[in-house]
Amino acid sequence: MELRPPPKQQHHHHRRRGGAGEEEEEDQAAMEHGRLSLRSGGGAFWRHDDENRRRGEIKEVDFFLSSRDSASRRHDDSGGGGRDDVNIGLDLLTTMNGGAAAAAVAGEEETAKNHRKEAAVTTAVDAELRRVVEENRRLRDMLDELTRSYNALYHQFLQVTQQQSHHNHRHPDLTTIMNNNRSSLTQTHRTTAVLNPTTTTTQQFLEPRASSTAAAVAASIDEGEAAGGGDASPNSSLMSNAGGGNKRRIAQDETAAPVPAPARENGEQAAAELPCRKPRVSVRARSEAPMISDGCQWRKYGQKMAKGNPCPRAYYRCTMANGCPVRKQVQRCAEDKTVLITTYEGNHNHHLPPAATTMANTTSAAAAMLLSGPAPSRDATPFAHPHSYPAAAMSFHQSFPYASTMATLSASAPFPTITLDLTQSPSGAAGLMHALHRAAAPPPAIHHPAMPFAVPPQLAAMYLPQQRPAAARQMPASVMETVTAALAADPNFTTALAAAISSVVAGGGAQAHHQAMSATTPRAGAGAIAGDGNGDGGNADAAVGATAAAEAPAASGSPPRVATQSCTTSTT
DNA sequence: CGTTTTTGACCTGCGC
DNA sequence: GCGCAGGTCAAAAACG
Ligand SMILES: [Zn+2]
Repeated sequence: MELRPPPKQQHHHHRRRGGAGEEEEEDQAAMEHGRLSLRSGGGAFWRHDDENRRRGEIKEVDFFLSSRDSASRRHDDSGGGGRDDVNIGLDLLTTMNGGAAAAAVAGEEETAKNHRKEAAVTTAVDAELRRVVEENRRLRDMLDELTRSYNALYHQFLQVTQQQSHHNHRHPDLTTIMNNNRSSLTQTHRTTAVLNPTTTTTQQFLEPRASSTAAAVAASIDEGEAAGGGDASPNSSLMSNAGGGNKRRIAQDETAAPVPAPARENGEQAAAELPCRKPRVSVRARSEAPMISDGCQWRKYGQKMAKGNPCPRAYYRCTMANGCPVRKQVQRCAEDKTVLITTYEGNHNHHLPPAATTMANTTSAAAAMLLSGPAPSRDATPFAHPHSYPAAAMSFHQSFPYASTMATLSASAPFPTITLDLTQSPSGAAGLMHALHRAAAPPPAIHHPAMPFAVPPQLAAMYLPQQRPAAARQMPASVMETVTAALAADPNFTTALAAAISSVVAGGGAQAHHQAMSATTPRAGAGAIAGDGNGDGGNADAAVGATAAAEAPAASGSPPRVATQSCTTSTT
């Protein structure tokens, strides 16, 4: 009974590791998973350039043309039949080398002069090029570095904020919280612990752990310490609580996820006692593609027909690392099939590309907001202003001041869920409406209420990685086009994000992506968010480790980026 | 041949 | 206890 969407396309899309496929695929892969090179806009280029440069000058050209006929290109390189500018350049260089002597010897002729001039020019150009490339590279590095620092700082900030909020609420809420499984204390400790080690991959920070018991708390702490040593902070995975058999799952986890034994045991117990729900972060984006490319590798492990939606929901799990607990669900919005809803759950236990990391951070912020929310209650609490948010929310806001975010706490969702809506129109009003809408909507889970069709120009463009690339691939009309396509295809939305952030920092205007955000928490009297430890670990993940990449804003620049606002991240 | 996808079976939680 | 719905597992099939 399940409908199944054209599988092949999907696959092509997101994975393709082996890679030796057809040209198209390769290209696509390259573009898409950025792991190869095109990582976010600019960076990618440069990087590419460098590489190219290393091999030979022509690469630039390659790069640009890469999407389409690599074959012909190769031909040129090797054959040397017709030469193009680049080749000429090479010749000149050659000339230069040998030419210098010749010129010296002959010491005459205009030709010689010309040669020299040319040589000189070439040299100059070459040098210039080199310099530029170098600079680009440096810039890129800086950007990376910046992004990292930013992430680290951001996390710290977030955590501090959270702690503060907890402190504030501690007396009054503690009991409640504890009861709810959300021990703020635990969280606090844990975060702290985790913080220290902060490495580049910070994603996991806020995983609230479900610990209703002291043991759980201890466990979490232990884990934090243990994790601290490592780089990637392997969190234990927490899988899901809900669905399928715990027993099975636990066993599996043990094998799959290398988790500190002690922590795990405790975690299991805790988990057993109370199944918690892990927070989730869902992203709504317009895309015809079956799945948005987010830079991670996913393996589909299930598909189901969701209840009030004609479209099937697909379940994926991260395969970038062996025991990575991150999962995601992909489903099309019932109201508007052009909208793809991707929901992430869990934290990656491995390093992510910078872009992904950034995204993870963003999501984390969202999750933090969600988690730190005041006793979630009732149905919908749209947060229109930062003031109404919990500390985390505040921080989120601060982080993305321009984002028109909003949070809604809803009782209907089974899991605490925060939604980043990239389909929203920039107008805050729309977002608000949306949020309210959402809140009102009774239905289950992650879903979306009726969505405003206001089209967000830029965003729309952003999230269509797959389709675009295909088109671009087939006919790369111009460099720009190709580039655009590449960008569009580039999954590393993160990079774009980073770029946006950095630009903001620098005072540049990034595009304005407005996103609407809404959060839903299970009312359950309390955010039950805490961790679940899934079978084993006990850690709850905050949802957010997930990475998703949307297309970068940069993308293409197609739309007029207005500047009104800057950065927002869309993230996935 | 190793991976990933497909898909029906299973499991768990929840409401009645 | 039953049926439903959301999730996951895992054997078989499809890919590359
Ligand atoms: Zn992962």
